[in-house]
Amino acid sequence: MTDFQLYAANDRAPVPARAATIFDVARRAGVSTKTVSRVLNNEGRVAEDTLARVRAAVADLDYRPNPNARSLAGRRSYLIGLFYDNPSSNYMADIKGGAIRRCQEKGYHLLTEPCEADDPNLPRLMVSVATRFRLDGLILTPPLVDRQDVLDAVAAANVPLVRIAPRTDPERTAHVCMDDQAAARLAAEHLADLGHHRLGMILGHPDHGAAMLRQRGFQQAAADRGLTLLPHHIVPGDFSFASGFAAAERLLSLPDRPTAIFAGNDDMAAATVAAANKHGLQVPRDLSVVGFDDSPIAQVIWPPLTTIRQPTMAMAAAAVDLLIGDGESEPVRQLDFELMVRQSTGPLPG
Amino acid sequence: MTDFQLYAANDRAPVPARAATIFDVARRAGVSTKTVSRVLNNEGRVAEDTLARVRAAVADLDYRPNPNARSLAGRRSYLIGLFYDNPSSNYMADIKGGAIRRCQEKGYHLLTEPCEADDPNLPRLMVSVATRFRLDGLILTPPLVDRQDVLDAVAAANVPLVRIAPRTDPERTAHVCMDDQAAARLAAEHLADLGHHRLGMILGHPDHGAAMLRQRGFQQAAADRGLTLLPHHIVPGDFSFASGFAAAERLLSLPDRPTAIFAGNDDMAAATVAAANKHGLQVPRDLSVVGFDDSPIAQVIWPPLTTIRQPTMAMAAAAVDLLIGDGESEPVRQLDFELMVRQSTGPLPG
DNA sequence: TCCGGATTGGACAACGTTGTCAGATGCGGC
DNA sequence: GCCGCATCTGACAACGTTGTCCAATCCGGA
Repeated sequence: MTDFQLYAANDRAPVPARAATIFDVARRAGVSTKTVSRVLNNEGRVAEDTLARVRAAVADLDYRPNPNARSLAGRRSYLIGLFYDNPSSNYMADIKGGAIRRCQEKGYHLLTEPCEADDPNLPRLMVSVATRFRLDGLILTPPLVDRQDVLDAVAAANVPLVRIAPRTDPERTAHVCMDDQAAARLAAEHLADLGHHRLGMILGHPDHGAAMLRQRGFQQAAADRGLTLLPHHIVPGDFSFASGFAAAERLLSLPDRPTAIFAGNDDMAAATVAAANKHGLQVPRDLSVVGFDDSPIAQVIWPPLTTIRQPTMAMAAAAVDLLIGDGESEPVRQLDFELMVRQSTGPLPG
Repeated sequence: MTDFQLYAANDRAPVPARAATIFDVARRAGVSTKTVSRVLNNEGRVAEDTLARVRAAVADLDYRPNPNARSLAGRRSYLIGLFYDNPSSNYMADIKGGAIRRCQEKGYHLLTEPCEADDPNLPRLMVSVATRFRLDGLILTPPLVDRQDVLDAVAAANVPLVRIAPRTDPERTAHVCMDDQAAARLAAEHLADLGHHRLGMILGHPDHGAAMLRQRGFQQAAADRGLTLLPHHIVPGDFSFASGFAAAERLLSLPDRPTAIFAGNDDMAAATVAAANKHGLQVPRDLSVVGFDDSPIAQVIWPPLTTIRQPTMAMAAAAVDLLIGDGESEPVRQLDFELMVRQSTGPLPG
């Protein structure tokens, strides 16, 4: 420990060969390691001047605690796990981005673990990773949020969990959501306002609760406004571009094809625009398209998509907050959506 | 330790309240903890039957070592750091995906850290995270790969590093690359084969070495084939969709506009297609477009992009391999590219 | 002056693994 | 039968932090 090299907190300081430990800080501040620990963890019960001295020593040494030792000794790992099996890379990129950013702000890190949604061993795997790493919490996204066995196992292991998911079932865990149904209603009303009355819809993956809510909202609004929504104008999809393309081709080949289509997400909406291009139809002149999510793809095609902006990054950040905040706040957080009117929708011609 | 609950390795076994430790395994196998450690880390020098006994105990208890304790005590963390500041979420998603997958296969984990490419404190930050977490290695992507101060600091701290980057400078670190120049040449030749002779190009971000190589390759091939590549048909971009859109609008407004455009990446190629749509031009009838990367966006627009397939996921996986393999293999890995001919290119009409 | 309680500080044992180093064992050769 | 050497095994001390628990100090009131 004698070869430890002090270095001042300026930019020209050499990078130390060995990182400072809590002992170095304690020595420099003239206190015990435990007192340093108290300061670091805001345990309170430390006198003003001691506190200042320790803080100064930490700054001088550019000390940061070793996370491994910390989580080995303590109860927390400052690590949050994000398990997912969602094929939409745009959606997941936003989720990860939002979560990572908030974690960084709070001094946490994010462990992202892709997995298989139909793996029967998933509950064991998740609990194993959680206990092994002493994860401070788990974030789940669709479609994992609906696996009962996973929820049971995680609850039994006493690992805090937040689901990013529509509020479909009795609230057995904390979760972050938005009102998918109201959002879909808003989308339908936008089309109605533009004068469209023959609407089509491409559904999302039936395993995702959100898919059903969006369908319900859209149908409600159509009914309220007296619009026709023929059964064969509601076609299945699974949130993927390919499924959307196929569905759109079906709709656009119909003799009585709809003049406006609401797709369950942006990938399928983009596919609808692509299919329209292929069929020689101009968007929005010949066909209006509304998407859902406002994922990056919405603005990376022509025309840019009119879509429901889902605050994905904010939702992920809120999930982190729920996990870190000591459960004192409301365990359900509903965030606002917004209709982004761009150029894929227009008035019904004629 | 008396309340530890044994459980067999079948699916009905209850999830244990406390995870098994190396002591439990040692006790069950009738050996010391050190011997268990030897088996786990393949240190060799363990008798056949002892090995089998330990392996059986590990399996029975579903034992997995605590990663925190492991990296606290040992030299390795089984953790690889990926620092990045790349605005292309598609590219980064592939990088992360490829790296995570390979890490999982090898029992490692990936710590992803977004950062600011122009943060003067970056070298210190990276070294700090690396030493603190005892990272087994670092992966860098453009444009971070070109920061000399970062490379210096990392080298001084003795942290293994792999760059995913074109081979622009003397090989001071291991790296994974592809031949950007040859790939760009291939793209130009494809356009020449289709009969185009008035070509345009949208350049990538000048800070990325790859941008220059792609330009050079494209120009070489054009010269070799005797094609015209007018100076004002080469316009700047920065790899973003927005920059590509602006560049494409400039090119398409020209009275002598090119009949084919090579964009520095897929985002800008997609923007070119979008701009063409906006201008009432049909792709590929009125304009051929070639991209670079074969990122997801290439197949999510209409028409799907002809592009150079860059094996991004494989490159990330190779980077992980280089880091984990004990430096025995060649520290430079060049992977193959491929021209994906889709429907954004076609013969020159007339 | 002394006492009780609140506040602050510190010694020491976890936490679960690997590194070090010495000890035990087995085997072939003389 | 003994020695030397290679092979295998284990006791014990790190690793860097937090938790537990007790000691010291300070304050106001009796």
